[in-house]
Amino acid sequence: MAGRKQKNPPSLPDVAAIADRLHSAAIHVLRRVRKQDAASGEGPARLSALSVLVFGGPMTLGQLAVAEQVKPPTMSRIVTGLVNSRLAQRLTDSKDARRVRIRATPSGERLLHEGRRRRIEYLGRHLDRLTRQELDTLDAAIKLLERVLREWPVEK
Amino acid sequence: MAGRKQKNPPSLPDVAAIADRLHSAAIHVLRRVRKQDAASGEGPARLSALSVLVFGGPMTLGQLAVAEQVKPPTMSRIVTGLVNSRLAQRLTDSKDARRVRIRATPSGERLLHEGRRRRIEYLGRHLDRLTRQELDTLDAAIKLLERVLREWPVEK
DNA sequence: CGTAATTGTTAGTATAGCTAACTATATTTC
DNA sequence: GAAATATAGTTAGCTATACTAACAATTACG
Repeated sequence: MAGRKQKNPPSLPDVAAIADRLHSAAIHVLRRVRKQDAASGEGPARLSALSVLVFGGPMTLGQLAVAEQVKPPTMSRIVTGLVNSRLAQRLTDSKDARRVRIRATPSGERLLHEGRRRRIEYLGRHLDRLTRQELDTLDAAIKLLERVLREWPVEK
Repeated sequence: MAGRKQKNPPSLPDVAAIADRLHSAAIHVLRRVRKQDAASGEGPARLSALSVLVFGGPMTLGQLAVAEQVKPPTMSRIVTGLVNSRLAQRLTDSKDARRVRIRATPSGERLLHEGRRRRIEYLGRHLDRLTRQELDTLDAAIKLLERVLREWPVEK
């Protein structure tokens, strides 16, 4: 009985109300998951940057800053933290000595995958109260969000 | 064509994969919206606490800390910030002098509602690329998440 | 070649999280 | 009823994450 047909019915989802509730739901989902991530011993900004490195491959500090929607000085400090924890390395670019390429170390990849597994297990443990049909609805909604996000211009 | 019937089909949403994508979608939605909130001049922790005060009514500092899943010293500082900005007030409890009741000021309510309007408009502007049917699916999925969150024990 | 632009880092500030230690009040126990 | 204990907040001090401004180094360009 998810978003079936219904003539126009009790739901009547106007965009603003949905936007508001989506925002709230996103906040609360992340708040719950956050504590799981703390188990890794690294803060959220570092984990997020590390994730970009692991899934996107090595890249310059500037690219990493853009990916994380953060200013270069902020990313510089995040990277310093990762390097101090031996989770990433700074490499010089042979073509352009101004650039600093950042790469996740094997240890960084391991830590990220473990954290990801923990997080997914935790979140999944709560999602599996949902029926198969409900999961289908959730899956469809996430696909929609992914599409909206893809088309969403990243204004600076 | 959201989460209709389909025998078992291309989607095959296993819980772990959905959990992972939900997490990612939540992160990216909030990252986009974050900049809108910055326009208010107050940080996210203050806005969030203020929101609890406005929608939940006056409450003690401890209750507010629990609601925000934050330790009392942290909430104490957040409240100090709100008070300095004239967005909230500390009131003494007549029954128990240890307690400090916190209340949003009219100015605080105004600021919150304006920010909320901005955020909803912004997010809504991107959501309205979706068809009516897709909005129904999103609405249904958010309802599911709200239910899961309600039943989700708040482990400390 | 000398000036511009680009890329990162350093310095300084603010917010937001924590634990530990403290104050002030209530409650319980003897 | 006084002493011990428990509860509610605050203060102090640490860390992480964000920002802008100012700087250094390097590259690109006129």
